[in-house]
Amino acid sequence: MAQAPPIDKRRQILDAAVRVFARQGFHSTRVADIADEAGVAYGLVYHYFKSKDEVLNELFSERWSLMLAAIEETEDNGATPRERLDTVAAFIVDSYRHDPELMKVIIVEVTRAANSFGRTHLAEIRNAYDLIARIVEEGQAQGAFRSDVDPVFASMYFYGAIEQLLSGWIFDLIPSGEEDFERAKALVVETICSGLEPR
Amino acid sequence: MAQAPPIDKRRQILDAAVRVFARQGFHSTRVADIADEAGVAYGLVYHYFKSKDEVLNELFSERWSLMLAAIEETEDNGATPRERLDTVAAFIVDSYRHDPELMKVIIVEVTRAANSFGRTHLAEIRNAYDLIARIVEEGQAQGAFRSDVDPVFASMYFYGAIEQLLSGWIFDLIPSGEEDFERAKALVVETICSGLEPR
DNA sequence: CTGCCGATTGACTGGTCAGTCAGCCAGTCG
DNA sequence: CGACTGGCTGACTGACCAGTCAATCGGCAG
Repeated sequence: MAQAPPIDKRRQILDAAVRVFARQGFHSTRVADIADEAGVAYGLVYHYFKSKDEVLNELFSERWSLMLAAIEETEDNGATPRERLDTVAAFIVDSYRHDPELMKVIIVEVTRAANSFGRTHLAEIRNAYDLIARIVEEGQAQGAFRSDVDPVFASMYFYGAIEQLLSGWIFDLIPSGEEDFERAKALVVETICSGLEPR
Repeated sequence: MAQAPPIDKRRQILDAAVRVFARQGFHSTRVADIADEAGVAYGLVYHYFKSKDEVLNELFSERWSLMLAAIEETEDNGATPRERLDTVAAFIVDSYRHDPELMKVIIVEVTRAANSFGRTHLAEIRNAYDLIARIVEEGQAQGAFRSDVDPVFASMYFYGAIEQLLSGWIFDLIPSGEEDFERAKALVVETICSGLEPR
């Protein structure tokens, strides 16, 4: 029957997992739910993944490494620290806009679930904070940012502030229209940078 | 044997639960672990609580209501908006300093676990954001804060920034000495308020 | 056509717990 | 002293599910 493109079942399972995890949360998702959602047999999940955990790990790492790459890339173009923070904020917000379910899963089940999966990925997560801290440091070296703020602290609350906004969207605490995304992006960066700039 | 003060077993169970939840996380804590830690029989947990969930709910609500009260209290004394935000930040940071394990449990298992317990307590959590938003509004009305920032957005990232700092302490991403707590408190408020003040 | 192999299937199992419950014991009252 | 009460005990059960595995399928090479 020439079902020409042999659909990538592995991908199909990952995509289904995002939807189910986003809907029910990781813990109350049965492997059977993933298989059903993917329209695939139960056992096939274990053909492609060692365990239910590995499915989530894969989802997280796939996306997180993209973010790390995006932050690192800002080092090369001669952007100012503030522009670079802008890029970082934009990347995160756009990630959400582009695939809210995936970001919900990553934030709710990994990034903010430091006791379970967060533990496993602490190194990767920390990596992001460090990259952001380096941007702040650069700003301080250039005199664009006040230097009495510990760069790691600053990176923590810069990232924390953005993630909290995503949480707000995820759980409908704040409005999430196109304009809201844009306004939020600009606002966080502006507020925090204003706070970081010398008086 | 006059074991005079009939030790409050209920309290004993709650306190034990905090320790165990903090150590292992809610999901990998068995009710038996709580009972053991409390030095109490398994069944007694069910004598005082309807379910394992209810233990966590109780812990959260006990503490969260204190925080809500603390925020509300700042309305009465004639403090400036900035001083009030200072008080809020201080309350949260001091809560952590005073009982890190309890705050870890609350943040990790409830506040940031929006898919499971966070869901249940969304209203209470939202309550806190609203109270903070009201402080920002007041600041805007007085002209102390720029008014082109949505107060709810501002409250989200104010709270998010602080919570991220706590997470940093909880998971040893940033140093946590006495001075660090004090510096952090001052810094977040200052940074964010600077960002909120008119240029 | 046959044999081979990886993809795919889904029934089944082993282990894990949350929550139940039948009863014990210490104190108290009549 | 005997009956009663309620905090307290912990063995037991029913449900649930992650992960296993033996069997089937489908395409392709010989």
